[in-house]
Amino acid sequence: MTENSANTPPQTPTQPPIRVRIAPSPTGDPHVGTAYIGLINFIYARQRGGQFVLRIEDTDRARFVATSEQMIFDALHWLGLTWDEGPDVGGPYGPYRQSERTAIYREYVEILLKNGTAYRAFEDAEELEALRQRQIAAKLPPRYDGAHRSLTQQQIDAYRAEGRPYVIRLKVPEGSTTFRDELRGDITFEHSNVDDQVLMKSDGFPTYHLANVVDDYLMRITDVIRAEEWISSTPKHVLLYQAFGWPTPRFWHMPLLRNLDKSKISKRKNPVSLVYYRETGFLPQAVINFLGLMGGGMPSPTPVEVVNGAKESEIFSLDEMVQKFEVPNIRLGGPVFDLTKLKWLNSEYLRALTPDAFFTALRSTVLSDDYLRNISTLIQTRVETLGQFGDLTAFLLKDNILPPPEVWVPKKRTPEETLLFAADQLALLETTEWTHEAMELVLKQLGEEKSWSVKENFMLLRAIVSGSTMSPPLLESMVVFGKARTLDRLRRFQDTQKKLAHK
RNA sequence: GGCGUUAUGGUGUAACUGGUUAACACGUCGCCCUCUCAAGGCGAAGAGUCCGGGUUCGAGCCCCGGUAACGCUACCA
Repeated sequence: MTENSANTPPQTPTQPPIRVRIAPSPTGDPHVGTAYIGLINFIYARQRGGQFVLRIEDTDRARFVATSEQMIFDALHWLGLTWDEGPDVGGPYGPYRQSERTAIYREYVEILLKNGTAYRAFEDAEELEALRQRQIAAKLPPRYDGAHRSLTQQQIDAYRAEGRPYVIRLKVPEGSTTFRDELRGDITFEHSNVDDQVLMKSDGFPTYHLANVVDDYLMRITDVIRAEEWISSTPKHVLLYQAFGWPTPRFWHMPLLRNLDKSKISKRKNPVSLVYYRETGFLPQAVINFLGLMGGGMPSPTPVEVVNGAKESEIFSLDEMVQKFEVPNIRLGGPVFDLTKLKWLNSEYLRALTPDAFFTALRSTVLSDDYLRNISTLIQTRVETLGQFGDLTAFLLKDNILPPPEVWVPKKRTPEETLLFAADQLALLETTEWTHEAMELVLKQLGEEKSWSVKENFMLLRAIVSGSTMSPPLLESMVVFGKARTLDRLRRFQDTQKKLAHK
């Protein structure tokens, strides 16, 4: 370890200043879950005069999306959340982007290697997969078998001389780990159920677990407020703090936002992109208000308020949340992210706007100059009079499109195979760069693979996106309409057809 | 399968330290208002608090045992 002024423990006998953080991964569109956890952290920090840190966890090179980081900043700002330290605003504990901290992780993992709490493992992905398959076949829990836990120095040197890639794993000792969850109390895990977690991947990047613990320590985070899905990996984190000889922060695990069927919120069943909410015309005040309703936390209205204006008790601003929200009062049951209620809230905010503000809201979102300009270029050569604008562009202005089967099922296809193909299109477009050229290429490839003619292929997509077999150029329209809204439309189509099929 | 977490109307929440008939909001339905649709007003249905035991004069709140749902179980976060 080199000299590092940030090396003092985050918790000294005199209460250190509260510091919290969110650590989103730039792997796609900014997620409502990120906003939810961000909101809770923001409130917690603001209430206690603490600092709120934004850290970008971009250690997964495979899933990295270059445009994602800026979208995260924009979406959180849109909601009114601000942070004291982060990649964009700097701060005393930077860098705040994990990809810029790899030297730090290497340095720290070296400490673990030296003190015997971590070790090199030379198996490659195939070997591990084979091991996993054997364990599953034998009905054993799939787990790393610790084969390389105690390689001799000679073996290690030999492997390294060959240039064989390796990962660094945490050496989980015998026993058990108990940690306190501030919302639930003590939680204990037997170490027999804790895997020798990979800390450093063979590409030299840390895994979440290592980077997270090292950064939280170096950034002097006092309270880790994150989603419930992290509970099972918390013992690994605690073990890491111990391996380094560092005190642990407080842990608060927030309930997971859910779909209507109670599963963890997902794009299949709900719009989860904050971009979607912005583009389809939700007001940020409504979205943040709705998020504040999730999991309780706001005080219940007094009887007087109930009599005089019960509604008021569910409508509150970010500032009011900072004043009244109590993080420790959070309910633990996973709240359903119910669009119906969000829409009601949004309508309340919309109605409360002055006519002028309402018009401005409209003109800055679904009828913005930029949007209208982009649309207009699509139809200029296709209209006889300007009055036909609406006829040709309605599908780009509407919230919902529901094409009938005679429109979306090609003549020589069955509804079943068409639906299947549409699902393939959707899956493909989800991971495709949102440009005309990129989409055209992958769609045509898909068509060839599945023996769908270009005409059938694009006509189907056109039907789903525009609700008609006639439209301005499809891919250009999709680009203008935007990835978030287009994909949501495709997903809603799948969803609707599935529901119809089950009836 | 293993481990962990959670559980109040369809949904979000409420119910002081156990204390009357489990409250509020969204949604749904009906009525009123109204050129329509919303909004607004009035009203209704909808849970006996996951299930089974126990403690207690009294349990949604405490204890024990189940069940279900969800999460984790990657060189993803």
